[in-house]
This record gives sequence, structure tokens and C-alpha cells, in this order.
Amino acid sequence: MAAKFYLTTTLPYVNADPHLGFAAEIVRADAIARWRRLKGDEVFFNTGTDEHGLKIYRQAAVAGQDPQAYVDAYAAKFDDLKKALDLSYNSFTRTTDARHQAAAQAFWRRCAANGDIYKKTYQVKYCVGCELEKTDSELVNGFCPLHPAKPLETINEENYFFRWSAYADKLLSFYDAHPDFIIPGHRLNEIRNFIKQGLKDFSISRLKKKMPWGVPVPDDQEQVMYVWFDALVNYISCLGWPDDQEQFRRFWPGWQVAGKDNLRQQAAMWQAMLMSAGLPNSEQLLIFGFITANGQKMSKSLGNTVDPFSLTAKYGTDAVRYYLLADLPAYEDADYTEEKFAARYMADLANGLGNLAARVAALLEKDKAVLPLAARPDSELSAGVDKALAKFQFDAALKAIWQKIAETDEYLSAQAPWKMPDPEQKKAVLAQSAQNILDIGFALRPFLPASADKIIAQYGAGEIRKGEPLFPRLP
RNA sequence: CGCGGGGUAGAGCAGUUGGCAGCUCGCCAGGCCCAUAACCUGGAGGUCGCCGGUUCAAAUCCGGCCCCCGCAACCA
Repeated sequence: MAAKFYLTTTLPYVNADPHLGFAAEIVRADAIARWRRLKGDEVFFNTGTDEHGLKIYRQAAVAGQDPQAYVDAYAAKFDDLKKALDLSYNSFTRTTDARHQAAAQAFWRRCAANGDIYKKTYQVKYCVGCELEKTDSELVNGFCPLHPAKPLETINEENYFFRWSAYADKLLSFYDAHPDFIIPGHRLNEIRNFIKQGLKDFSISRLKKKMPWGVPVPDDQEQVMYVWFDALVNYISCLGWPDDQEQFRRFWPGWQVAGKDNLRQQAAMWQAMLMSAGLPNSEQLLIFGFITANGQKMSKSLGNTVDPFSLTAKYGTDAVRYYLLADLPAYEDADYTEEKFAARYMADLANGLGNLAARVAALLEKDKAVLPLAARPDSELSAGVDKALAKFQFDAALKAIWQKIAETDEYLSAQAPWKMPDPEQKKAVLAQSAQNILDIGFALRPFLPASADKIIAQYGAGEIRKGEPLFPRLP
């Protein structure tokens, strides 16, 4: 019986176009999902979009659009990543989906029934200049950084809260019992330290009259959900929870990937919510580092976000996938520059993989050699890739594959089959090289699916022809 | 004393339990001439942030200090 494997990304908030950081997250998730499928697992791979909230409501108003139409356009843009990056997710959850909203309400009811949701009046700070509520973290010396001359107003508001404080000990016990819950391990320490400082209950609703763009709170016409009980529930609503218990039980708990900014939400808030709802905790979290652009944090306000669509249009889908998986350390921060991208493309894809495939194919084509090569899913190379991917180390897996490419280039140079007088001897050398390339093609399937398929088709065809370059040199 | 990460060759990084400091790019010199001006071999280049300690032996373990970068409750 095939094992079940569930994997989800976070849902990006649709107040801006997709950028390279999310592309990295979802490509990494995609490589894992493809790998597990190739191993024979039944895989459920979810992503989607977070579409409610004040920012979107306001942006839609500014654009003169109905919020739903506004988020429809954005959701389509994020779904376009599927084609641009050759993604294999089978589920795209929008938080405006009716099924998701019903699940969010059901989840809320369960936590409320458990006594973890209560109503409380609290004070929010409001900047008249921005016409926005501000959290303390957004303030500088107690003032709005955009309007330091205007004092903040304090507004009393009654909202629902989630009794997070009740889960501090339970979360710590859970982490103790699951020391590998978060990769990398130091993020587990980070969240542990955070929780040891004490947890404050967090606000989970907003007044509907001020912010109507949200999931209605069950049994309260005045309030809509604030992000948490809406967006986080997508990780199980996509599986059909609560209606499709069979599918939910088959796939949950699963793996979640997220950027490091999402550590608290995924590792502590969501886990506490699951406990409150009486549902199993997530299986494991992968927390990725950030990508900076030319040494600076990518942000809308700096205007230095890198657009994955223009990158794939210019260099090709697999080139971008390769860069994200091979060149960036997944769990630490990493810097992107187009120069480094292009250098890596030339060295590894054009001169490395592409040239080697063309080199051997050209030699074989001249001889009209027929080689009945077969895939070797159990090759030493596959084993190395499996070992690295079992630890979710994408760069190490690709390094093993590129080691094989280098070995094959060295082997060819040492043997020099092009000047061998004995045709049988020459054929044997080329067959060995071609077998290596076919193994490389198979090993590449989780990472560069389209290129892998081309190599497998080319080198598995019997009579091997040169064909088009896999990765043309850059001008 | 809020929390966390980092500092290793010009650049980007790897260094598992301490045991001759490595990889890629770039640079220099050869080779090859099958391949996408590609590929192969060799070379130059480092006080492993600083100070001290443990040890036969420290990039690695311990203590202190300096610097950079994140997070700090909706930026992947």
C-alpha cells in the first residue's frame, strides 16, 4: 500500500505580486512533493492564497473594484506560478472559497466549544494620517513613522480572543516530545525561548462595520474573523475537513513549509489552535531563510522585489528552479543578484549539464550507435539524492548530481573516445557515459522535471541523437 | 542584560563525533580539440572576526569581546 504524504506551503497574502521568496518556498515544496511521488507515495500538495483583511479591502476600494474581483485577479496571478515554475500542486486553496470559509467557521466552533475563545474589550492605536490601526511593532517611539507629528488616537474595541496563554506548557511538552518537529533545529530553540517568555492571547476577530471583508464569526453578525482562524485553517480545509473525514485522516498530519517570518504562526499559534480543536499536530515544519536582493531585504516599499515571471521568461523555468534549489541555502538567508544567477546558469547548466548531454549525444550520433539503455532508479546516484532529500537538503542533493556530471566529463577526457581506433572500445566508453547521463536525468526529476524528461527521452531512445541544446549559452 | 542567525581565499559557501583547511565562480599556466569558445590537468591566493582557556592536537569544545543581519505578534 502506498504511503500517504501531505505537504503544504503557506498562503501568500494577495496584496502584492508573487516574488522570488515565495517562489523559492513553493519550488522547494514542489521538489519534495515530486520526490515522494516518484518514490511511490500518494501525495497531496496544497498551496493557495490568503485573500481577506483590511489591506486588501482598502486596496480594492482604491482600485475601484469589488474585493472579490480584486482578489480573483490576484489569485489567478499566483496560480500562474504553476506554469511558470512547473509546479505539481494538486490543491489551490483560496481563503474566499466557500468550502474553506465553512471549515474556518467549524474550526472556530470547536475551539469555542472547548472554552478557548472569549470576547474582550481592548485598546487599539489609530493613526489619523494613515487612517489605519497600528500595532506597537509598527510604531517608532510611540508615533507612526509616516506621521510623527500626529498623535495616535486610542480606540476601544471589543473583539474575540484565542486563549493562547493556556497552551504554553502544552506546546513546550509537545516540542520536547518531538525534537525534530522543526527543521532547522535552531528554530525549535527560538520558538521555545519565545514561549518561555509567556504567551498573550491573540485577537482573532474584527468589527464587521469597520472591516467587512472576512469570514463571518459564527453566531455573531457584528464580527468577522481576523487572519488566524481564517488563513491557517486552510491547511486542513484543503483536505476536505470537516466534511471529508476519510480523506482528512488519510493525509493529516502532514508537512508544512514556511519562511522564517512565519515561525510563530506555524509552530506555535497553529499548533495551539489544533490542540484546542482536538486535532493532531502537524508532522514537521520546514522553516526557510529569506532571500535578499543585492544585500537588501526584498520589500515592496524598497521596490526591489524580484519577479519570478520575468526571470523564468528570460532564463527558463528549470534555470530558475535550479538556482533556487542549488545555489541558495534553504535554511539560511541568502542573497540574490542577477549576476550570480547568470554565472551559475553558465557554469552549471550551459557548460555543465547541457554541454555534457550534447557532447556525448554528438559522439553517439556520428556513430549511429544504438544503446539499449535502461533507467536505473536504484543507482548509486539516486541513493545519494534520496539521502539528501530525506533530510530536505536540496543543495546537497543537487551537488551529488553535479558531482556525477563532473565525473563523466573527467572520464571522457581521460578515455578520449573520439580518437579510439577500436569501435567496440569506443562504444563501451560512450555507453558508460550515456548511462551516467541517463542516471543523471532520472535523479533530476524532482528538481528539473522538464529537463529530466528531455534527457530521459533522448538517452533512453536507443538511437541517441543530438537534438536541441538543453541550456543555451547566454548572449 | 528581549530572541535568533552569521563572521573560513577576490566573491559565494562546505567543514558530521576535535586529527594535514576544502568546494564553486573568478584569476594564471598548460592540455585537449568530441562538445554549447565548451571540457581536462596544474598553480597562485586564507592569522578560519578578536582575546584568552582546555587538549598531544581547536575552524570545531569552554569563557569573554567586536562587527553584520533578521525577528519582536499578517512581508515567503
